[in-house]
Amino acid sequence: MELLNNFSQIEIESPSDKIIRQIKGLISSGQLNPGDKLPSERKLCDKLGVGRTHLRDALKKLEFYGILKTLPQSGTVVAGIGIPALEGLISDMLSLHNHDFKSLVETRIILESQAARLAARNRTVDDLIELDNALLAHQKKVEDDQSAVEEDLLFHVKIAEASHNSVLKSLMLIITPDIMSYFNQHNICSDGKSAKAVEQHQAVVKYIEANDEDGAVRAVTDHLSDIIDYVNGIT
Amino acid sequence: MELLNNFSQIEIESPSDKIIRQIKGLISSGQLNPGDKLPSERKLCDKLGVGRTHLRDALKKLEFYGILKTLPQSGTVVAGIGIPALEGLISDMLSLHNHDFKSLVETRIILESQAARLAARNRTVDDLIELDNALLAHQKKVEDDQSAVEEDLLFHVKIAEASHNSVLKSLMLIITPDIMSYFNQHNICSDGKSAKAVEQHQAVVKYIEANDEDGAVRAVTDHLSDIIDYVNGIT
DNA sequence: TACCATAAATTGGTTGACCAATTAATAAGA
DNA sequence: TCTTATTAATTGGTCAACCAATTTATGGTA
Repeated sequence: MELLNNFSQIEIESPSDKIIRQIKGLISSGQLNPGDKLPSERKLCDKLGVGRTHLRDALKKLEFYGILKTLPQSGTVVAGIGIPALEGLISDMLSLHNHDFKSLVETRIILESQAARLAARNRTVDDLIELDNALLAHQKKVEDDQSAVEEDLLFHVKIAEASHNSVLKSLMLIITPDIMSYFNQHNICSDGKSAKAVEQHQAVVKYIEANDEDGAVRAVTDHLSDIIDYVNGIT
Repeated sequence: MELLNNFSQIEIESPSDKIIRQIKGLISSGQLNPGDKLPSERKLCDKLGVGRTHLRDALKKLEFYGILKTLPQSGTVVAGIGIPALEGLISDMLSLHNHDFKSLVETRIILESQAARLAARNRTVDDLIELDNALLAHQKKVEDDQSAVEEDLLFHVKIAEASHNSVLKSLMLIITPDIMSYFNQHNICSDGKSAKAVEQHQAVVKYIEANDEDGAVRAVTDHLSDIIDYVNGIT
């Protein structure tokens, strides 16, 4: 079955991504500048040789990333962030969700440990109750020998909520699916570690409750050290 | 002109966001479960009482966030991340790009300081050259008394690149437009600080060059301390 | 000439019909 | 009865026409 490893994921570039790449070209060649109003959608389709639906998809993506701003019944303008940064942002958004696992885990640890720090600083009594509930739910599943990845994940989300930093929570949620899909693809289920995980979770909560910022960071780092080791192993 | 301050931004929920909210309702009420195949797009539009275009927009967004997976000519399935996490993710993605400024800045500092740490650890000689170039470009603009926000930003991007962590760079780029739009809206241009900024940038590069991780973190934190103070002031 | 009301053209937004691929159902053959 | 072609229905993907709001052009009036 080792033959399967000789095949790699086929790169399929969606039509809208192709268009984004072309628009990037228009910017590089100076035909499009920050602050400019784009040509009308119809003229652009014509010029790029694609359907309006696809062009619209591309524009929507670019707007989501803050690169464009669409004014209803009026036109679409390029945000004033300057060409070099603009190009960087575009090439970057094309490769989002296609990150290497090491970067993903490294970043996850950064986000989670700092979330724990903020949680230790800002947590309310309500947050502690929520954390305890998540902890108990996780513990119960583990004791019943059921799959607890869901409850595990939810505990980490609760920490992010206790940090009272909405951006940090959002970013964590953004990278979570990527990490999980990698886990599923490579069957890194980390069985048998569940009981240990529960203990480590308890430690994290303890430090957050005591407002011990450095302790919380340390506890989270310890908890995730297994994954760190794994990542460093594959490099 | 103070009258203007009595008006707040009108909340406009896009059609696709409304649909996402409805789909969230379907999940909450148990009509949709992880692993399920969704009803066909046509039946869904009919049930939700919306056009297919809007429904498709919503599905595309949900797919971007890893909540759904669309199989061409076959169907759309709900990712197996479990209902509670799913709900959290959905409500969170609806409020993306609508974050409070304090969380944004707090997170930016976390990302940039840790990026600097990794840069100090992983930087190559090429990275140092790139950093120097960005530094000189910034310096030149400042000496000519021209607007240098673009070059300033670009310098920070170069640090992210020197960290050799693609995820960290992506996340930084994601929140950057939000921060900049807030800066523009509230006219926080921080004039006159440019010369100081150049010096601080030089310090950061020095620590990165010397592989001094803690020093790099400290230098970045110092550099951004002005914004920290501002944020703590408005709380 | 300057101004304003009106009409034509252009804009992004939306809709419904159409396409090819897939799946399910059906009918023919062993 | 089971297997296998063949057909019909359903799927997501795509396209072209249409809509209302906006902008621009036009022509008439002071």
